[in-house]
Amino acid sequence: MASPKLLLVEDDISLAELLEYRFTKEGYRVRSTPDGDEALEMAEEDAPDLVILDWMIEGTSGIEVCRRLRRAKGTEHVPIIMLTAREAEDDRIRGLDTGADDYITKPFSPRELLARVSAVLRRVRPALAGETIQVGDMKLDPVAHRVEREGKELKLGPTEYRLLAFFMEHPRRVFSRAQLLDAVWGTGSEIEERTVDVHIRRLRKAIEAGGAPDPIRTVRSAGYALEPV
Amino acid sequence: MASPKLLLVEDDISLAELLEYRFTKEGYRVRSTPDGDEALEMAEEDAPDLVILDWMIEGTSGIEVCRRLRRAKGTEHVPIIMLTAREAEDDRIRGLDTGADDYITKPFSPRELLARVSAVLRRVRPALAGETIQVGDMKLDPVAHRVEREGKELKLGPTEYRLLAFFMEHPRRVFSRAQLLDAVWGTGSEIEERTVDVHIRRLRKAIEAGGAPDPIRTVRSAGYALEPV
DNA sequence: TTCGCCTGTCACATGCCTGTAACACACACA
DNA sequence: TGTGTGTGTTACAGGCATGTGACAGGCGAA
Repeated sequence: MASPKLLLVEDDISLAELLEYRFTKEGYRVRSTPDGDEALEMAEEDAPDLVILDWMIEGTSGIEVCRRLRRAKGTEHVPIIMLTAREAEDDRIRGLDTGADDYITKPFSPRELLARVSAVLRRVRPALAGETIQVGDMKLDPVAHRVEREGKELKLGPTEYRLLAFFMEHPRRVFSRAQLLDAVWGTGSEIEERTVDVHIRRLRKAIEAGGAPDPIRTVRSAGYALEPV
Repeated sequence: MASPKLLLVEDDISLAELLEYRFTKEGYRVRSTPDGDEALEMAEEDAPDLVILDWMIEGTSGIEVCRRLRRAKGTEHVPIIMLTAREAEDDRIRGLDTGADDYITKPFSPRELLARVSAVLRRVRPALAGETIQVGDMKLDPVAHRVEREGKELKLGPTEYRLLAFFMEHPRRVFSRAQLLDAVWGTGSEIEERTVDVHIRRLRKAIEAGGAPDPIRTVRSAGYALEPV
């Protein structure tokens, strides 16, 4: 979790290799392909946390890949950063319209792109960017994969951790069971909604272990929310 | 509640797809059809929060669809945004005359349309746009699913919440029991109108809990309205 | 392999919410 | 003041949403 999965779509091989090396060194897991269709397949089989997409690639164009990612189940909300060849204003606007979250015009330095990636991830998935999140008396360290409450580490199972991390990324906000299934179990999972209740129950039990109050609010006929305590 | 339901009526398939994923990405729930009659059916079975309607579609024309939506029960007040092909002044005027809330002339960028949709929704259904609503001394936060009065949280049941949210979206306006049933219970619900009275009573009780005055006005033989206090 | 942890589902308990009916009360009109 | 219509209020039975404990299967570690 603490090493975001990137998908790099770039047909300039030497640039791709450079970026791959650089990002890997920074702790990202990178998968790379020069081909649009292959990128879509890769994204489908294992949804990345962020896509870096060259506007001008052979075969299926960047903008088309962008569109299909947005339409495909499981990748609708994956942030996309576009690489555009020129400063053509058209391209910029069309790129963002198509659903890209940010763009960067060539030539750029790897460091610049690193900054963009980090910025976008921080905005969309703070925990993924390696930032610790604090909500009330709970502190989540995504790098160490730990959650503390009142200085004591919480003992959480994998699902409980993902569920709590998601809540902590969006405190106070009410999520329906369906939304939680999408976010925590992955889009398209065919799990009973009641299962969410059970995991909420387990999460509550784990969080309250030290006798602290229950920060999870049940909103009848709507869902659950995490309240800072 | 925080994801408005759109109905898109557009027979240019590629444009429809573009808009569909763009809006989906922004968190809207989109249903789409190229056919006017089908659009009417879809609107009837599950009333959308906003309709995006192409002026020139095959079969039943856009203007006719617009008229029928306005006449049909359950969709009288659903905002409509018209897509017009040319800048022909005629079209614009007739479109607005017919009951459209806004129009946009092709070609337009998805971003432009997004802005219009967001603007219209904010005007007509603020809570759906995720905005907190303030009416008098009451504040409603649709994301957190909470209502405060004088800083204290109100304890509301699900129906009371929906009822109050609806009132707060249209302060001062008088609604008949039938209108409230449509808006809060959903189109086609077969509930006794007197039931509304009971829920009004419950809502009043919950709102007045702190001893504050009753903001709900009874309009004899007409309905109820929420007055800012 | 065995063991232990994690997971998804079920069944049951519980408490809240809901729609309706019935009665009391207020208002308009004669 | 009487009458009828419309609204306020209460009580209640049933339904529905959620809480909770148990269980069997899966999976990985040892």
